[in-house]
Amino acid sequence: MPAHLTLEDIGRLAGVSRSTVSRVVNQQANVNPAVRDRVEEVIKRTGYAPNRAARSLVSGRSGIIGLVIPSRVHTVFDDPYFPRLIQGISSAANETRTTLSLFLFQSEREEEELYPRIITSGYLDGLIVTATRMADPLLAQLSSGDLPVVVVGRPDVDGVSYVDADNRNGGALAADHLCGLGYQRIGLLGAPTSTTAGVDRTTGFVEGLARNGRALDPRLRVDGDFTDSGGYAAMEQLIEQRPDAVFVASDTMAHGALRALRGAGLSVPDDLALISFDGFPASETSQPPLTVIHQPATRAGEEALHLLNALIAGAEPPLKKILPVDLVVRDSTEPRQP
Amino acid sequence: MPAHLTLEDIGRLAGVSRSTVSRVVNQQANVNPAVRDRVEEVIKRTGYAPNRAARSLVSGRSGIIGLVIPSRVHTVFDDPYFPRLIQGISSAANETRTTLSLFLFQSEREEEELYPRIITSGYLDGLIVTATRMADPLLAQLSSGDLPVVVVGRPDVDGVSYVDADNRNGGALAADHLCGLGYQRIGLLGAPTSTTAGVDRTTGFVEGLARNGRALDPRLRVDGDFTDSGGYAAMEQLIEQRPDAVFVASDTMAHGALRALRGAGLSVPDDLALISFDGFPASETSQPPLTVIHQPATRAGEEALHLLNALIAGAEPPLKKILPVDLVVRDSTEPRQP
DNA sequence: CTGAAAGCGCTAACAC
DNA sequence: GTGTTAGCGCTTTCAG
Repeated sequence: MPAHLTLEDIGRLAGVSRSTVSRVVNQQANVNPAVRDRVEEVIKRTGYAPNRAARSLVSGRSGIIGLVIPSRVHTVFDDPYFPRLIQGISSAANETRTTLSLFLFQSEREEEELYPRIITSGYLDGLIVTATRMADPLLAQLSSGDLPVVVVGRPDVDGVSYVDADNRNGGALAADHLCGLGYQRIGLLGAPTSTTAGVDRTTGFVEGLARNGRALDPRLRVDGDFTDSGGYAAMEQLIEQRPDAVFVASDTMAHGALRALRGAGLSVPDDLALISFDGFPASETSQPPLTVIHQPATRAGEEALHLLNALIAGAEPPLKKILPVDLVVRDSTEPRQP
Repeated sequence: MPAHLTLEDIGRLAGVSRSTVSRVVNQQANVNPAVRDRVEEVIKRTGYAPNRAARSLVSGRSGIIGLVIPSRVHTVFDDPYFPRLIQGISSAANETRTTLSLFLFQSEREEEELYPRIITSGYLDGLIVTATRMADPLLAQLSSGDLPVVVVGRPDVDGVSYVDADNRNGGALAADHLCGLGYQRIGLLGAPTSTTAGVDRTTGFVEGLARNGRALDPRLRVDGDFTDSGGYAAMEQLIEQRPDAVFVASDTMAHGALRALRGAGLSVPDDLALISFDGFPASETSQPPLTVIHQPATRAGEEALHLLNALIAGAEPPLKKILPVDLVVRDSTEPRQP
């Protein structure tokens, strides 16, 4: 058995030319059924598979898309968000026979060195970029090229395609929930305002308070950095101000916050109510189970790939998709005794 | 600016032939320094990057390796192990200018359909396969081909290259620790024996008990399935037998076990001591912080890529690497009062 | 319906 | 040192 069968080989074995074999491999119409069967038999028997490099050279398409996760999300995998996102992208990729390449940058240096070659080497049909920050330099580099791109999370510039959860509405829903339950000293453990997600969740939360006739007391707001320990530290600060309810802008920070509360001997929701954002499985088994604004991270991944495929097929950017979030009430909030 | 610059274009711009350009791009020696400079200037100015498909067609190498995570680890990302492994592989790949493609199978169907084309389509230089089970059919399919492969975790067949943590020694260390502290009714919340990791950790643990003059009481052993809820369920069973210390074969299961203990009103380590396997960050912030056998998951990923690169470069399989584990004592175990 | 032929961008002899 | 040439395996006109 040769290292690599070619169209020519199959053709010889089936007594036809390479063109005909190519036609049956690519499921084209104009082939005599009898010939087709014969060729297919040979293909099956020999286990022939077309050489992707050759195909890609002539077609200009690789069937590969890239997923870029920048260095600043180094702790990337300590937040369940990214794994879920990847799972969504991967699942949609499998369905559309697309191969997913992962570019996980672990430092600024890697990012600066690798990113340019990724976008120019021309073996990617498109790119999904996550976790862009405000004024992201990566995005800037991209816009100059002609590589189809979709960003996960709202970018702060126009003209680029993206999919995002409805962070703003999520923040508002959290405010509604807390206000509706009768909490009075409502605080915010925010996500970093260097991210659009952070900005949007906070904006929505403030708007939600406003439509309930409330305002956010600046002393009751501390921002975290999306990490568990950041949530811990922020909550330690917050409790000095004695809030009776807090909206924590991510599950991971909420788990840190919970530890801080436990450490301070405060009980949830009796001493302090908590509502979180994300709603990943761990929020259900925490102590107590958390009331959350749930966002569909896996679905965001799927949608991102679908948008990208559309772009690759020729759709005009920007394509946009905002995914709904919803309130899931569990034990960390409860009607406030008057 | 054309969609895609070619060697020919650069040659024309620099007043040389495409071969010369190729030589400077590939850093070959026989080029007049002056010419080299001129060509390099043009390349920089135009932002030329070689077409990978063309390169790969002629060289037979793609510079892409695949990482396969089978369907049965569907919950893959609820265990911090895989993210860390991926991070290690990715980091080593970035260093060696290798591109990492991710194949996350979410169902048996996807696996059966995609796997054959992955290994035959010839656009991968090599493959890293994780989480193989006993008698893994994926492995069987692989051994027939000539694609370099390294498995993460000890496979149950000979002749295949792999990297693994020293699970057996880890189990033994756990036993030593518990025995040394004076615990009497020592139990095991094991990993599934359908995995070599499960088998090895259990074997090592039993051997460790033996060298301390102990045996594992079968009633004090319940196996979990590597999940949080599995750990919860298994611990619920175990506590009926009143062990005074338990070796839990993974962090994730340990967290489930901890919830079960809390639910039963038992305190750790007073009522029951716990030692876990993995030692990921969450084991440090749990209540109480867990004594663990730590395994270097990120490093396993790096080593896997290095072995694979060696194989691709022509090394003779099987290549093997066993990574050391070590005991980290925290609060979930303590000297037993006699 | 099928074959012959050209060419995708690159590398690697082989000449000069 | 540098240019010319012949493919790598495939798709795609273009004839027949």
